[in-house]
Amino acid sequence: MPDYLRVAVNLPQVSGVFDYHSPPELSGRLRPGHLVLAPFGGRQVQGVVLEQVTQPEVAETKAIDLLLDEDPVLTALQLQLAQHLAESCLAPLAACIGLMLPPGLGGNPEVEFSLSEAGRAFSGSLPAAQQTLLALLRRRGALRDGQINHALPRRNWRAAAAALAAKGLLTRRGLPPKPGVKVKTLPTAEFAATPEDKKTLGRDEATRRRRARALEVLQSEPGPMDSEWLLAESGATTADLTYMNKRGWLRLGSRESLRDPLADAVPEAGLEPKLTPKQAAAWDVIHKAIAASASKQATPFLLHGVTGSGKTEIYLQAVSRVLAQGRSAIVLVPEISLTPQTAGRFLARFPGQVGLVHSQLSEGERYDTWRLAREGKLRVIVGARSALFAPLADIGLIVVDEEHDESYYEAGQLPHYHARQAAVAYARLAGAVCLLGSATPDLDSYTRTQRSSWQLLELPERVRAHRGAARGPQPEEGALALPAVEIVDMRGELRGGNRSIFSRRLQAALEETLAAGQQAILFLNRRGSATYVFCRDCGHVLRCPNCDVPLTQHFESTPSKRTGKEKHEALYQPSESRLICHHCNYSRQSPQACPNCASSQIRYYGTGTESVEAEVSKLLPGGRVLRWDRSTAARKGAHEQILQTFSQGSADVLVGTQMLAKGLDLPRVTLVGMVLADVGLNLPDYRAAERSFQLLTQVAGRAGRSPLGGRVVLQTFQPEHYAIQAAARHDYAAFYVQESERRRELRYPPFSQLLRLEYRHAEAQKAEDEAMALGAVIEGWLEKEQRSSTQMSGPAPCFFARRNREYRWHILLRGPDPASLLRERLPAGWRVEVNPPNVL
DNA sequence: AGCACGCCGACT
DNA sequence: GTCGGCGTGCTC
Repeated sequence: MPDYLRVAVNLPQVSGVFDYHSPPELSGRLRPGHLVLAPFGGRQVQGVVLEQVTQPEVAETKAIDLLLDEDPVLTALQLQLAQHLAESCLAPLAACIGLMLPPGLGGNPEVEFSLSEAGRAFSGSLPAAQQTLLALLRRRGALRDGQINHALPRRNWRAAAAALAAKGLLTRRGLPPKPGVKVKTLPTAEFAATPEDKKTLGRDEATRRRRARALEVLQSEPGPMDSEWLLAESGATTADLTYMNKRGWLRLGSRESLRDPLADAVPEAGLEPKLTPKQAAAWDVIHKAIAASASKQATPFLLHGVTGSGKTEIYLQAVSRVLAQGRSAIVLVPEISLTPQTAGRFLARFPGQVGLVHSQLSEGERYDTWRLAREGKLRVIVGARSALFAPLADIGLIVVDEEHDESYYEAGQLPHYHARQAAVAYARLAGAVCLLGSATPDLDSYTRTQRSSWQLLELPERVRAHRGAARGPQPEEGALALPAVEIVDMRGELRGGNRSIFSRRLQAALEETLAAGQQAILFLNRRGSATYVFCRDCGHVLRCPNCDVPLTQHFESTPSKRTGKEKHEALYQPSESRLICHHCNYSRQSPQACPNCASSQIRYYGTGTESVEAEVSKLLPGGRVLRWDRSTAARKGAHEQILQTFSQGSADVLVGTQMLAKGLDLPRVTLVGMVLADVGLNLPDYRAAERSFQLLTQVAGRAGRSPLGGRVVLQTFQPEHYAIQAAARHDYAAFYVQESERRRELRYPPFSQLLRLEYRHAEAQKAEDEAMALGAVIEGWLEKEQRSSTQMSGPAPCFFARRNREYRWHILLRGPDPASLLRERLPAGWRVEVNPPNVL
């Protein structure tokens, strides 16, 4: 009696699981987590064994072809996590398993095509495409699909291959994946002997000097060193090394490439910095939870600490404690903050035990990390989102730093999961302590500390970190104060006759800062500018009467001859445009006058953002201005270069966008100017206020990271807005109270579940038709199942209505459990997101 | 994802 | 009349 196995086929788009039986040679050997090759449809694919089943779901099962790796590629806990993700994200299980497979194992197996006997002998006539393929295979023999792609570029040869196969002229064979990605090695050199006679080192003086120098460098090393290093240090050439190797003065070798440059560094034993009293209080709770975690499941901790309050030190000590228990740890950080400094702190504290996972790793390096983690040789994984899926055994701690960061959400490919939520779920499955940290926690996380069992730990004070980093006299010792924030009401500037994008206050502050030899940052929020309509006299923003999101300006397009200038203010009066709601598709004409104060100064606002740099230069003729945005930072490595230039003091003013909010540590910055704080506030999104608050608070935190102190000037047309007020006072609690009240009223997360359905199509009409059709279907379901507490908004065009040449429409569902409405009947071709962090 | 089966326009 | 376009549907 064969054993039956349930297999998740490793094709991300295939939902569902399939039952196979094991072939005699594998009988009894297949376990959950094993990676296998199995027949599927007409071909062979990889799959992961989920479980053994006694009764297959279908009468006829096929046999598994091959076991690809004796060791399971997924731990039992990973399988559980994948299952959890699939259910909670409404995503195919295979896609969730795919997250955890290393590259090189995740790909499709290659297929080899060859002509059959009949194919080689065939002499009749065929369609052109089949003829071409037949001729190719005759000429070159059996070919892999990659080779055929290369020989017949941009040709639809697969259909022809299928036709030939159907006629019996061609045979196909799946090739097992390559036996693992090769482990990368680096050449090394080691000192062996001193030449008896210096003369034998080389013919001419220069060569002798080079070679002697290389030996000198090697001799001072205790063991082998990387050849690359040696060459750089000594000025020798590879030819020199080969020569000296032959003479027996040094030994060439190689070592496994490890990504940890500090693997052999001496640990800073006993040098764990002393904690401040506030840190110690938080640490007391955390280390007790870690100590007890073997027997008692801890609830997640939310470490709410202002920028610079020393959260990283607590993470480090927690990791250290968990390692001492013999368990392992995962530390998630936003991709952008995985800088050498952050990584370095972990690498230095736990040398040889840390694996880094980030987007710049090559496939081979990624595979190395995965392999070492599975073998238990790495005990700490530090990395972005996907680091959560490293195959560590016995996980005792999962840290999510900057847990509010939106890069934790995967919006691109399936599954659309949130790494923070996945981390919480994984920690629960693993019996691990989950530690989330942020200066501006996600409203959802904070709410859980208030209304459910999560524990809030506060670090309200900054740790002084930059003594001596700044020039000039330094204030007294003590905790660093957060910078003072001045709100400038731009309505008043306009009335006062100042039409510049800089208020008089900001102009003066810039001049003072530069005069004092200090640095300034100017922050501008580009996302969604020039789309909302507001009154320049009273600041009133037009909102949807149904959804309370800002209405967005759309011009009645008369596409003829106005190309390039369609959106230019001068060509259009407000009356020519309509305002629409991107949640429910409500639309109205643009008003001539402000409904609040009857002013006629109501229109959209578009700061020519590139002009900020020019404006600064005009204002401060001697100032050196550096721009940091997508266009100047497009090149690889440009981020670091720009930052380095700036932090070295080679520029006075840094002008930049969102990127500035991410954990930068620029001690000499004493002024932060926010050109227009309300832009992000008026995006048609339920989390617009929250995101703005986080952004403004984080950017303000860039100022005053040294004893020189700092000030923040925040320009806005809506100075009363609670998000702006709270950000200006660094007052998270006040923001939380107001924002959660609003979310509750409007029934947005965390007070309901939000489900978003998005449809894309190259033709505008098709996209709209499909959206309308599904809208009607869902309406029917809601009515039939009497889901009166589930509410549908839309269909409506998305805020970014056209992306990648495709038109986008969406439908929003809010309710206690909208996912259950869709679970067994996901609409084909639609992208489904459960509680996405934005609905733009 | 592939690859089938299945119905409508331009060609030997 | 066929070849072949890509619209749904299945793969244990």
